[in-house]
Amino acid sequence: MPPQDKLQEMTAGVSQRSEPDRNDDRYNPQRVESKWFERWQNEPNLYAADPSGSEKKKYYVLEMLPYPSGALHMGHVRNYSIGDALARYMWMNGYNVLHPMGWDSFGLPAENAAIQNNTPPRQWTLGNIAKMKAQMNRLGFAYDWSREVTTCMPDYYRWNQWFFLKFYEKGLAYRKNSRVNWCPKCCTVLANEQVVDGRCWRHEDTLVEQRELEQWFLRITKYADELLRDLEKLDGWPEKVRTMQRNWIGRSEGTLVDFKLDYPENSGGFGPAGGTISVFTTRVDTIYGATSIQLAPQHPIVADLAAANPDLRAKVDQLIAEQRKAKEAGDIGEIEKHGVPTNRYAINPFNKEKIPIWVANYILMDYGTGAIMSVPAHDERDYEFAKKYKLEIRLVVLPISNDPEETMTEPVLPFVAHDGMLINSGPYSGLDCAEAIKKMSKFAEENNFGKATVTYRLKDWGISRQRYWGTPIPMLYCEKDGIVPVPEKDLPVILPENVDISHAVGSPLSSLPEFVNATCPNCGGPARRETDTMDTFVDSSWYFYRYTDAHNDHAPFDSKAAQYWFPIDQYIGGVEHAILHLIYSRFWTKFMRDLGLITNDEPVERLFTQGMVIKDGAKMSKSLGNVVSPDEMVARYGADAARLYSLFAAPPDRDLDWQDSGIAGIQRFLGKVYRFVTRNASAASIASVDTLSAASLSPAERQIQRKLHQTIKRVSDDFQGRWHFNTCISAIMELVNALHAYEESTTSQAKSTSSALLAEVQRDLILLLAPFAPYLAHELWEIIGEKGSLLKAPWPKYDPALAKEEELEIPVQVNGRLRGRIVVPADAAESVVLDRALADEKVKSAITGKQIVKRIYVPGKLVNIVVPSGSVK
RNA sequence: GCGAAAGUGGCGGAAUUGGCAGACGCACCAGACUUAGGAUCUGGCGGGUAAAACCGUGGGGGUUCGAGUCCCCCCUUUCGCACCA
Repeated sequence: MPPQDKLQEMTAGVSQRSEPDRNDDRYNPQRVESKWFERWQNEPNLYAADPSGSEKKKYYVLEMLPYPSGALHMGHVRNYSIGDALARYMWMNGYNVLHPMGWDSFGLPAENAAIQNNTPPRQWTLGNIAKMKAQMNRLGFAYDWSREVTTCMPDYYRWNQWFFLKFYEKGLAYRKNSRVNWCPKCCTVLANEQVVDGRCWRHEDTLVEQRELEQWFLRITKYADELLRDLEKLDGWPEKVRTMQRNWIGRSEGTLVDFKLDYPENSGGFGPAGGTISVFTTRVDTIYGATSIQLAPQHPIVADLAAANPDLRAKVDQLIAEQRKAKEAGDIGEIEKHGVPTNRYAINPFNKEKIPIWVANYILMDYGTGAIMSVPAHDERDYEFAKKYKLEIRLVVLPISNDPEETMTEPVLPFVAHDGMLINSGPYSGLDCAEAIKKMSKFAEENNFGKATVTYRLKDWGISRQRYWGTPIPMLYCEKDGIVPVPEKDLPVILPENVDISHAVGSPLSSLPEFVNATCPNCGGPARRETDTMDTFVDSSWYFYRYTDAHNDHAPFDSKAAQYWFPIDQYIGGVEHAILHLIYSRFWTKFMRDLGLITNDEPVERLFTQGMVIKDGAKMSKSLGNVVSPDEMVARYGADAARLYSLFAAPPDRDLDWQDSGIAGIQRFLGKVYRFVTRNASAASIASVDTLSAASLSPAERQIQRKLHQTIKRVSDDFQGRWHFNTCISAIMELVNALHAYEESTTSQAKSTSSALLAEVQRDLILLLAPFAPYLAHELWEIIGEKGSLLKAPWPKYDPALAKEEELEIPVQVNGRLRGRIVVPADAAESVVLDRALADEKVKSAITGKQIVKRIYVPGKLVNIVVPSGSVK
């Protein structure tokens, strides 16, 4: 520290309160961090990636972009600390790193804030972005801001509109009147993915209602099969996320079978004349055991029947209410099955049998066809239902077992196994289930009453939102020409400003005549503009492509740039986006590939889902009052300490229990490093590192060198493999502790090799610390007199020869119990080690007078002497 | 109900392949330097004992020379799915 600064700090200390002069080597994070902060601020392109096409190997590391709420929380800090450490590590390993950041800046909170504070959403949002960007910079995150993406800006959302037109062109965007999820708090529609246990994803206390609305949909179901199939390729993704997506897509192979309606005399008819009920089943092999048809209460045929029958209407309404209750109940479990007979019948096309049609509360209209054939003997739900209403239960499959006793005996009902043999099934009796399914599906298809088919749980993505702060959907409604897309050349459809959203009923944009009234590009006549905006998940479905070419104003991005950078090598974010964001992103990628924009099938090579930050056993939240503010942590302990602690306190994939005392410990550690390096800086800077050879070192020095190389290995291995940064950091702490002990024990003699060694160790220590604590690392880099930039300085090399122990301490067990320790050369022969072990006093006394049954030596690990048991006691 | 992950000192966590349980850090205790300590340094720190022995990784069994780690049964927590035909 220059003397002037020293003096300043001394006087400052005295005049304030009690900052004593002999603590002037204390690490002052505020001073050091603000110094580097200033420098970095003056170098806006410090972290800019090399242009795409660079010779260097590329590495694209990405953290999920935040919603600009106005302040970072600890979850962000943790997320970005992981990504930043990785980006810096890859830089130091010579990669061309792309590490961008942006803002998912459309969405409801801006509208609520606008109403509350009387601030326009745009102003509120941009103000928040500025605040959060400053926070990120203060934390020292190395982002390439030249590629910043802000989704609420026209230069971004015009490409949302462009993509929408492409979807429309390809027949993958369509409009339909449908029953939609409506959140009364958001006052807008929710996608299926945004409904959790019958409640709004952002309002856990609010039940979602059903409404009939005209909506725009994107045909994600066209890619259902590929989205499912390609999950197999994503072996860099957590299995948990893949399972969740697999469940969400919900592929199910089965058969559609049409049952003819049986018209009773004088019934007045029901359903379409000559009509049928189509059912979906995965077990067509059990169709001879079908003893009723069960319809969803919302089924059109039920509506028909109920229209003429008020009594039935009331009962069906009751079933609908029960069904809704079950959905809302979430984890409370299944409700009791209820049903109502319609007193109508349908004909089983296989055996021509007449079976009753019921309406049941356990049949869902939005899965399959909303109708099933009920086979009580071979389905648990059907069994329960049939028992309750005394419907016939007919066994048509018998178990086949290796045990002859069991084979062909009557099974316990319901018998749902797939590996049985058919009975009571006409010409199909005697077949096994799998074969029967094939033959029966074929028969149905040949006779025009059914076919093999695949059903998905995944539904098309409803993207219309009746909100203001979003991307306008670029569509027009002309009286003459109907639905007309806005021509590409007219994009973007600009979201108007100065819109009074506080009293809006329905879509706020619909109250703006100057927005609504437009001209039809086809006929030149008057047209009405679409006033709904897009779901904000559209924005985040492709934003990471925009980073590759963020300022392109004639395409969403340049294909070559995307081809260079994609797929994303490492994506890091919360598991809460496992379905919504990550499935939409995969869908968008596949669509862009089919457009010819990109060549990759999947956007993300490796996905990492970090754990939550919790405090006092609960997720941080304002209502619980356990929120830790990053600003406060930075002010008290510094950015390095906050970052380091968020990596140290737990492995990154697990939840992190925040403890203020823990971060204080990290600050102590950083101070220790700082003091060590400042004390030894001058000695280190004069020594030549090249003169160092293991042979010239004293045992104590060799030990330090060994520890250094072991630490380099541990930290490097973790970056390459399992990402347990908590153990990386503890390894660095061990190294520092060892250095400290070494320093204490070293006398002033042999200074020259000592300082040469110190030069090497300090340099490498600083490099090891650089990805985690960039401020301190840069400061120390300067202090030891290094001239070049630390940012991309080469990562230290691990030398196995230098890391190798020369002597080992081997624990000696007798019958698996630790009795002594011996020190042997690392390459000692087994016989030598065993002799030494048997000569150990404690071992001797444990085995005196006993016969040695067995001697075990695990090289380098331990010795175990086995003597007859019992005699040891 | 089904599936997955987890359960280790007072606390966060370590033990990467079946081989010294508790690394590293926090908290705590004692000491040193101090007018002072929320600075720094040294030592201690699972239970138990004077010291040993011994006990100890959710519980119970098993395999093994040896088990936190493998196998079987059970308990608890978290997450995901849940009338999906």
